[in-house]
Amino acid sequence: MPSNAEIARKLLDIRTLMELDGESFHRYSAFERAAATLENASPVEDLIAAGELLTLPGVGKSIGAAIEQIVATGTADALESYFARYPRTIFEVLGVSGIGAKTAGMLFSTYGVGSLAQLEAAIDSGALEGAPRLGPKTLENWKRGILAYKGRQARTSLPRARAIAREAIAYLQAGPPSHRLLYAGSLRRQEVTVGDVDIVCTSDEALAVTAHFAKWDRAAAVVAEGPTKCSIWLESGLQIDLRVLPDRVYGNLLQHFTGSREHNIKLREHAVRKGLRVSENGILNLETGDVITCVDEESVYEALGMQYIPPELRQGLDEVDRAIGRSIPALVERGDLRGDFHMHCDFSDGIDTLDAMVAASAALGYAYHAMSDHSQGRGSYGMTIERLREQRARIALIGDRHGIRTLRASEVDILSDGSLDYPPEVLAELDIVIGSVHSAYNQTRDQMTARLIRACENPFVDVIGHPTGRYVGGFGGYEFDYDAVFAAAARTGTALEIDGQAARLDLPSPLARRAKAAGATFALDSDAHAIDDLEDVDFAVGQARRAGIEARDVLNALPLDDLLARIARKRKGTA
DNA sequence: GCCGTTTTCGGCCCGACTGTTTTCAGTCG
Repeated sequence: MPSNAEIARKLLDIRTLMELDGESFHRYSAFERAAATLENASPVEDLIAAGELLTLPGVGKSIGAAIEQIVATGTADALESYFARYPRTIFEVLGVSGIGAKTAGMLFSTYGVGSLAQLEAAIDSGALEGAPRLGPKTLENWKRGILAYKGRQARTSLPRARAIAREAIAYLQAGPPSHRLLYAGSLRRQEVTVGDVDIVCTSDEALAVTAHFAKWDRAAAVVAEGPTKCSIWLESGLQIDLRVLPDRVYGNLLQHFTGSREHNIKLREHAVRKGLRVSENGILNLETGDVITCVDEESVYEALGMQYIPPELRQGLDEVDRAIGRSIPALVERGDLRGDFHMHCDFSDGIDTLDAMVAASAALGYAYHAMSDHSQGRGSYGMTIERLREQRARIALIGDRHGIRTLRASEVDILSDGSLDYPPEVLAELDIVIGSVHSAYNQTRDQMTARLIRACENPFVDVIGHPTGRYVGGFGGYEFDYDAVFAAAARTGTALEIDGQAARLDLPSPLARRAKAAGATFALDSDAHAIDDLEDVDFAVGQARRAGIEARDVLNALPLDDLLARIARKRKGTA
């Protein structure tokens, strides 16, 4: 079963080939919009089963049929008919920065260039010299683009992108005077991975700022440099776009460059209906010619007659309509969290000591945290029952020395039949239990569904850890009936974890959104294996916000007494 | 191709930068 991302990829391929083939802008753009929608939507498989596919914005009869074809056969008629006329390697040519559909179409029809190798050969042989609109600078840029394409890396993880953005901002702060500096784009929206880094800046000396940025020694190449913007490539191939405008339009600028593209299109379509034109330069009243400039983002949304939309929700789904109807939820914030349930120390596979993890958790201002090392089935690093009891004694010794309550816990394996890796009498010694799947990923969908439901029904299981098992950019997760398990979690009062490890980010936000609709609750955890990882809970909060989750949906936003009472209720079967 | 609080037809977000041009098409975000 292809994932949403794989289906979206194919829709984008169709879109690209349509443009190459001379289709009209609005026809191929429809595929682009549908692809973007899929990225943040529930799994297509579930949507089809529920008859909800055509409720997705931008998915009508034609694209809906193409999606169903891709799900059933792995491809679509439209795609195959294009591949009969264009080589699949033409996407390599289109991947070169500076070459778009018009140029790639011309290169193929006029020069027979349909692959990266053919493009290189054509440039080197001089075959392209003298072609209309192809000067020496363009060919030089293409050569550079080919090198970049070959060395290009996959999308960048959130923590890495954030670190690079902070580094760039620090460099800019040391340069010509600026007022505001903030990263925007997919990083600010907390997308799971980041394609490029966008930084917005306000300054009265924009030209000096962009020039300063172009001279950064980490810039391997300057892709574009003008009076208000500058784009560079790092050695890794990561692109950083900087935009500089006056302070009075900071709100407009930040809104524009936070995107997403689809969100901005929906926002601007709404504005056009009200006679307004929205851009990074302000909001133009088309009738009077007046321009409204906004010093903050809140004013932008207010000027358009809608509620403020937090960056994480700007996905181009239904958020603009909800903001007009004033039904944007108050999203959970990091400050709402009173504890972290999921962390490891050197009693299992963590790096730091128990004492160090307790102190570091206390330093983050939590009222409580759970020390949840692995259960015995994790082989060499899992805790035997004796070791678990030793840890429990150690926790008692530490006591409340650091001003934080350490809950006795474990991340207990959910075995292949849905039972747990410790017997009930051992589980009863713990304050809180996370049940996680760490084995037998290749069970059938029905087996895995039954396994997870049985775990939810276990009175000792309070949280299902990293519920899908997916790895960002890698393993897609074991297969199970999401809706059935979410319903079981809601019915039994078992929280679903949103794991903040950058490699996991699990539940994925589209699924978390679906789980919330089913009435489930959530645990936002770091899954830290070292002191420094405790801050990864930020990413769990980000994913939760992308799913529209509020503080009242979150187990570790409860005061300690309420939390313990709730755990006790589930154990007594009165949840 | 999609969509609807003027519409089932006729629209569809907005602007910066580049290279090659004598005014703009193509690319990008």
